[in-house]
Amino acid sequence: MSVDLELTPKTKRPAGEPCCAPVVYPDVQREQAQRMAAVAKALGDPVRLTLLDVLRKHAGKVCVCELVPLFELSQPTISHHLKVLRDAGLVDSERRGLWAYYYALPERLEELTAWLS
Amino acid sequence: MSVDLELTPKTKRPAGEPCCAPVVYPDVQREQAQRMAAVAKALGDPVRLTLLDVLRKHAGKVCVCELVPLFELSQPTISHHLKVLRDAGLVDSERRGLWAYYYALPERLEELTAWLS
DNA sequence: GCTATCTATTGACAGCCGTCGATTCAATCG
DNA sequence: CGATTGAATCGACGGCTGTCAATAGATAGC
Repeated sequence: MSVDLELTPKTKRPAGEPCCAPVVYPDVQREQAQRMAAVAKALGDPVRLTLLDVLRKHAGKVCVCELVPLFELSQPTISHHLKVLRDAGLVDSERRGLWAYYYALPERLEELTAWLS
Repeated sequence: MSVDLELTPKTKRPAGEPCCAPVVYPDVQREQAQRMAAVAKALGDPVRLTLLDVLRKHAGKVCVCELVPLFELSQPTISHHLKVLRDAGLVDSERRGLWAYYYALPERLEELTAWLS
């Protein structure tokens, strides 16, 4: 992910001439940016980030009934955030009887993590 | 950042009893989650992520007039995204005459990067 | 079957977000 | 000064987001 940018010295240009040659960001990079931004967006709420933190740290499957009391939020709101995380591919869930157990899917974080590092 | 969660086997509880002891997420971790979520939120748009990518890769200060043509978006929109990145502490800018030069501030990514790794 | 329990879904609502056109502000050139 | 240019701000608009109360589905126990 890199772009050629000419750092030409800037002088006021004589009316009409474009500022600089249009630099194109290739499609591949655009798609990668979209994927990573989607992951970042899912992490862009403290509740979801904390939920994922708990699931990652726990290294097992955690019942929703243990996640809800971590926050002073209604159960539907937690359910909504878990759905956002699942839609982003960051977690998945499994039903056992009445209970739903969530667990982290670490792979989906890799691309963003690599880009950040 | 870690939480004690009892993974007690779930049985339907006999009416009235709470599901599980309320687990508290300490304030320190809450603030950390807020900081990291704010950074993630700023990265949660493909345009902003690409802008930061260009600034990070370029390792110098880049004129706004070179950033605008990277996207098929209006100049005010790019200016808005740059402001979001600056408000999040991810970039800063410097004016030289008519031009504004932006550059990345890598430090602000560190906490989130460490948490992801 | 009936009731209680856990989770997901729905509907509603306020507030935020991404985008643009128009405008403003600052600085440079003539 | 007056005209031009680069960038930021403003105002507006549709769409998305986070939240809750209410409800619905599914399952377990009686």
